[in-house]
Amino acid sequence: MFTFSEENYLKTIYHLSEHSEKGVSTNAIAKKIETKASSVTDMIKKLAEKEVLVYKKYQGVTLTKKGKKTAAMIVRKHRLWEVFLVEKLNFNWDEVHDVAEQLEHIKSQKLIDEMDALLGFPTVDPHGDLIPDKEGNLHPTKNRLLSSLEKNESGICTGVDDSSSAFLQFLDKQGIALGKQITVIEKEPFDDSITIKIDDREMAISKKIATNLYLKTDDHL
Amino acid sequence: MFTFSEENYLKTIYHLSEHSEKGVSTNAIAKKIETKASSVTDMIKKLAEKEVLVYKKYQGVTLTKKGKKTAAMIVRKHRLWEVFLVEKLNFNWDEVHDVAEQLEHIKSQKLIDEMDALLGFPTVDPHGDLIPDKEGNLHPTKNRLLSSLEKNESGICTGVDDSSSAFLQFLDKQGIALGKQITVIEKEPFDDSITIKIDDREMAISKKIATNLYLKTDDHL
DNA sequence: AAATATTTTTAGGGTTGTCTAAAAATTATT
DNA sequence: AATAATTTTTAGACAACCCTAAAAATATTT
Ligand SMILES: [Mn+2]
Ligand SMILES: [Mn+2]
Ligand SMILES: [Mn+2]
Ligand SMILES: [Mn+2]
Repeated sequence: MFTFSEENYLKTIYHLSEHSEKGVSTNAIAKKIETKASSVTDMIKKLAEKEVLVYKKYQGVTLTKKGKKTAAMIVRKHRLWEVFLVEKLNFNWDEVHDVAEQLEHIKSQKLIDEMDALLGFPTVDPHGDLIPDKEGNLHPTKNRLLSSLEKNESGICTGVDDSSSAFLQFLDKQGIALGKQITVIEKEPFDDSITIKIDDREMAISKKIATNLYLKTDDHL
Repeated sequence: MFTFSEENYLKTIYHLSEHSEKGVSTNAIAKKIETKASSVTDMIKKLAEKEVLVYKKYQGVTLTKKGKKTAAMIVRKHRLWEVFLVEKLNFNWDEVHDVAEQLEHIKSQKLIDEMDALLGFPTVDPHGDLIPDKEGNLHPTKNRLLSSLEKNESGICTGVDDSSSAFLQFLDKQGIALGKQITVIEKEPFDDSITIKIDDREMAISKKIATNLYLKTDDHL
């Protein structure tokens, strides 16, 4: 079990590790956490003791596997709470962060699992940041046109290019909505039409539609 | 702003004050909070300093108006979170307390207001305890049979006496469900039937139904 | 009213997490 | 390579909150 302060350090180091390969410097941590370098040194010694990071004097720190997972779970909680606040409690995306900073420290596995389910297992938060899965892994997604998917690939409908109401109404009539899973069953080179499966129904989609519909796909890196 | 620890002391003293008129003793607080009497003395000195309670050496403590309201808001949050966990996240009523102990310390007025609205402004928690209102006041309610209400009184449907599935199905068909507000429009002495308003519809209710349906009413003591 | 038992406070100390100031190590500049 | 600048660590201290042991006040018995 970690204290709020320990969790904040872990999360910060996790974020700082994302965009650089080397160890994270004491000063970088101090800046992000708005504390003094000497306080950081104290804390990273304690965290090294707890084996969530590796620390060599003057060389910065690197998270261990355990540390990475612990940090990812805090980020997961933070982002799930942000989704909750926006989706269920009418918060704007720009007013959720401070509350999520508090909520991310609540300890209850059931709470976070149920929240995940209530929200429909979201993969991105209101700022577009990826939500780590239960194992702490990120699943990078790209928004791709339906027309760019190969046979047997699938994805979740995320948006449209042409947002004319005629097009949106057409999608609605076909039962194609944001969040629905679509699998490519067949691609027809003759007219570039595509057969898809949605809600266990199969249907043919014209080239025009397929080049206007965005899906997010799990690329698993 | 109060620390978690200060909030826990305030909440404990608030609860201990409910069932006795005199000042709350150091030992009583220590017992509830599972700490030592000497620690309690330290803390109540600090809280007296902050003017949330009155402390006279060896005489126990009494909450000030400010202290009472602060404590009531913590209890309000605790109980609203308990309702949320049961109603929205499939918790059982006996597994919500520990998580609520954590969640009650989250600071965000909007969070608690929106939560209140999402839950339909509940007045009791899953254990049947009253939820203080936004001003920190309690509104004692009694469960009363619909047949006992006077003309123009209203209440929220809380349960049934006869729980046979025939009766429940009848209620369902009439659109009478737990949580719905019912107002008595007219009482007919001739056959003891009652005209009620529910969801802006008026309907006649027979004596048999009216003596099997419990409502909770605001008695405002 | 004394003596005894209980409650409460004080005195002194420990841990966590923070700070400032000074020393040590590393990095950049000349 | 020597010097200067920067980063990092150490040393010592402080506030919040908790503890144990002893002293003081209050309550209960005799
Ligand atoms: Mn955020
Ligand atoms: Mn975010
Ligand atoms: Mn509770
Ligand atoms: Mn409760």
